[in-house]
Amino acid sequence: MYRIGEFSKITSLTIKTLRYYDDIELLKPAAVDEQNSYRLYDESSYEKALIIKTLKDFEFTIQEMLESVPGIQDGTDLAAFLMEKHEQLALRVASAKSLQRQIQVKVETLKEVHTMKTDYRIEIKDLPDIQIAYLAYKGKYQDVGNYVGQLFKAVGGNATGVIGALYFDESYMEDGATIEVFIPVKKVVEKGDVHTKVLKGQRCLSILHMGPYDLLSNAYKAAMDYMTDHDLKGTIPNRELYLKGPGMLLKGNPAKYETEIIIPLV
Amino acid sequence: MYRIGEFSKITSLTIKTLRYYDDIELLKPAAVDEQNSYRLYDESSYEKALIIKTLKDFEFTIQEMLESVPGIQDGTDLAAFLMEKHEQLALRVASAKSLQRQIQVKVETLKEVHTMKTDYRIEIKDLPDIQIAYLAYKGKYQDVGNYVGQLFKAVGGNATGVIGALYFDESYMEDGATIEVFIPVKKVVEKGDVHTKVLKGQRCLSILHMGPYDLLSNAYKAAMDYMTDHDLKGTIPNRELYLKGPGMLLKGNPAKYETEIIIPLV
DNA sequence: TTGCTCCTCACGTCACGTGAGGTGGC
DNA sequence: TTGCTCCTCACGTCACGTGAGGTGGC
Repeated sequence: MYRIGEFSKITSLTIKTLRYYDDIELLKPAAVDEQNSYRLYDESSYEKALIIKTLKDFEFTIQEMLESVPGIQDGTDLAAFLMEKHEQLALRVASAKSLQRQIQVKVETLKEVHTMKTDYRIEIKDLPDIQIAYLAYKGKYQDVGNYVGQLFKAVGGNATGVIGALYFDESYMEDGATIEVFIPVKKVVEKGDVHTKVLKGQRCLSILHMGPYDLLSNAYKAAMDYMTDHDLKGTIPNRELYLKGPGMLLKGNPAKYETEIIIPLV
Repeated sequence: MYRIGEFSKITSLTIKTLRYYDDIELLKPAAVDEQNSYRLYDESSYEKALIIKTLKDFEFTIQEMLESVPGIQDGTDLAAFLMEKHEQLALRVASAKSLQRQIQVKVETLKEVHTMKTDYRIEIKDLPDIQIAYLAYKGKYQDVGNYVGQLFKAVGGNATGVIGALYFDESYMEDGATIEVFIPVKKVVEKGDVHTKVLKGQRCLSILHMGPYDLLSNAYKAAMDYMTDHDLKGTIPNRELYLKGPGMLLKGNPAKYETEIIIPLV
């Protein structure tokens, strides 16, 4: 039997870490001295600790270890979990590279930003009822693109306008926003998560944004300033219509994107 | 002036985030209503918030923002900080890929593990005094390799043995361990952080480990078991001698590495 | 007895999110 | 007045590290 200090040295896990793993029941000592509460570890603790140390070195989270460790009986089990982490790491690589690419794009647009007009055309329109096929989800604003393909597939040749999205939240949310991606259709479409309904016509404020999506907030600000100046009050859900946007395969030039924002007025 | 809810919408920062940024003085509102303590933001808050939102999207930490935001006056300033993050992301990519490679190596050795003997030769030796050139650092055990080149350069042709390391901590530490990388020398070397001293001879336990470094803990366990069985007590600093290890350019086959662990006895 | 090794709290970290409970102005 | 928008605590998160204060056995 090893006391915690000895066990720490042979497993390369700190004493604090071992006590923590005891707490969360990831690695219990084989016994606890009744006199002085010393933790006592044995050979089987050692085998388990080596596995845990390996997983920890490869940045498994505690939750992942709690889930995987009990199922690891031999080297092939361990290897299987390691290969899963290997795949996760591929995602990590991809997302870091994606951020790098976005930075490059942003840096390019920063160079051109002097030529960018933040001059918006704002109109008040009475919109008619329109029939739309829509797909609801909860998530991030930027995820709209992920649902577009699904929606297109469901409506087939029935589309009569461009893709848009409805935003239902009173306030801005990082995540978990309630969103419906939609497209106007000439007849009812019901397929999987895609349903059809009528968007009621209403008096609305409309503003046209030309340029990349990360500058959309400028348009929202212009709309809000306009409403304050003209004593108007907006409500939800507001719409975005993607008049010109990225294609299915290629992104094109974000500087040429056109987006119409429509805010219903009370 | 915008109230926090409006400002949240036009900046795409949640209300909670804005309150937090106020707290930590990253983004103070332009004014606070004396009656009801409402935060009020203005145009200049908006400019600053857009910058902060951009940095946040690219995963700048709060500390990085606190440091960079006050210095960002125009697009070129922002672009410069973004390019710095771009480089950081390259490191992130590299470290994820490195982990992937290590996993592959580990999975390979797991396949061969059945043929691996954990049969150790243990000896008690009376070691003589030796003169060593050494380089002290505080950090991780695995960082030894980073200092080897520096040490080699300093000693030139005066080396009379293999590289080793001295470990001074009573207990295992993840980080901040006190370590000296050393090599025996025939004459005094004093160059930069490299100094010379005499390692006092002493009665020691010696154990030879053959195989990759991540299995070294097996050897430590064998040593500790042996000491327990023979009523011996080890002390610090213990030594590792890298009899056969990776080269400067290529790692070679870790299965063939040979490491001697030397633990002084009290 | 002193020193050693261990013990159990309690708090801090990072960047907010999630409530709870409450207040001013239309 | 009710509902709206805002306010300030206080707690939780992740995986431990950093003390503080204290105990049994050589």
